[in-house]
Amino acid sequence: MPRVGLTPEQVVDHALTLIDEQGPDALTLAAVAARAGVATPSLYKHVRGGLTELRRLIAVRVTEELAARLADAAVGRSGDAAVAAVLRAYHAYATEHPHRYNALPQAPQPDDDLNQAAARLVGVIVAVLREYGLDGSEAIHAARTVRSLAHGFASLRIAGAFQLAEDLTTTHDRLIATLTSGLHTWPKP
Amino acid sequence: MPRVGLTPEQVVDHALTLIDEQGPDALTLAAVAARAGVATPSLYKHVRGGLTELRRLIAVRVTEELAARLADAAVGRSGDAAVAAVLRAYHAYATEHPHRYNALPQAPQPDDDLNQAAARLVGVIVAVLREYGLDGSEAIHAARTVRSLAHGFASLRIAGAFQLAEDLTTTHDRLIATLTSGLHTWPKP
DNA sequence: GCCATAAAGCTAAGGCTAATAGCCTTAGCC
DNA sequence: GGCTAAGGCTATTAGCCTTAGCTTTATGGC
Repeated sequence: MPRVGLTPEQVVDHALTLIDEQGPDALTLAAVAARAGVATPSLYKHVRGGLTELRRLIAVRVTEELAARLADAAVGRSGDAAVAAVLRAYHAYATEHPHRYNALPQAPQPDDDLNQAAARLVGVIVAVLREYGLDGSEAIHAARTVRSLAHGFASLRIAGAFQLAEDLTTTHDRLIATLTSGLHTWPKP
Repeated sequence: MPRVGLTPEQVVDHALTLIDEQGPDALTLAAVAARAGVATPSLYKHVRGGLTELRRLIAVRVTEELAARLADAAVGRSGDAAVAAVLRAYHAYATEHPHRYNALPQAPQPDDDLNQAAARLVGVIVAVLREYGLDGSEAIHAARTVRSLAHGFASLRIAGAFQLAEDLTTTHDRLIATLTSGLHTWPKP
């Protein structure tokens, strides 16, 4: 039995390509093991908690990827342009990797790792909101609003919930305009 | 073997209470069958497509329930108050039945039944938007925006994505204000 | 250079699931 | 009274996760 030299990161890599190709429901330890060239139980040597732990690791990885994309999009921009760029980057990621994005809610309850990755993502949004004069608690409320809009649109779009003929790019443009407009008139308490 | 007299609707009923109590992952034909007092394969007599079909029926039912709640909330109100009421009703439903709401994305690709239920839901939103001078394609874009915001917030909240201490009711208030403000300044093309 | 030990692989087995096939009984209609 | 169809059942297959326990490999200390 030649040693494959597997790492948890590589297991997640295999899992992600599997998800990209066949969707989150195709994520089975058997399939991941086959891809890694290893028997199914051997995976437990690297991913102790089995399938649940693997899903957790996937969620962390995807959240990190997404946060990085948002950060890239925000750099060098400000104000409405920055918000627009972040939202477009969010949507671009979800569109490029729909299955991967859909795998996100399959994670177990959030833990420290996931919260940390999510914090990075929120950090990007909060930074962009600073130019609207939003900070402290109000920035958190605003960031939650931004996240809700971004996630909701991506999620519904991937699920095929937008069935009518209207152009989705136009919807996204309007949605961004609505958001920036709302941010400008943010109800300062 | 006394005949139980099961109907597809009753099967969905059992499935929904099961989901409410133990979450969408606990939805197995075995568990539903036990609850219905019947052997697992017997369910196929009522729900031909097995688990996939059952999930489809659940999605339709939940979407119908949600649409009805939104319609109830909208009646007798207009303008910003109507939008606010619809969003609050949406969130209230998701909060009351988090597992049920979470079961929604488990549905297979949308079909006619589900589209029809979704159309009712969208119809309520479009009706409310009419008072903002929005109709035709622009109303569709706006309705998609409203849906994205409502779904995104509910979905992230249920998933436990909002970890910080800030009050979620305040977030929801701000979110609604942002939306109505954005709808007033909707970019007429 | 050798040996002990821990890591990383394996097989086997248990228990769960969906789904299909085929049989039996009941209910209702002609 | 008898036929048909619907609604039950058991048995079976195939696939999955997970644990237990064994074997091999690689590595670090002497």
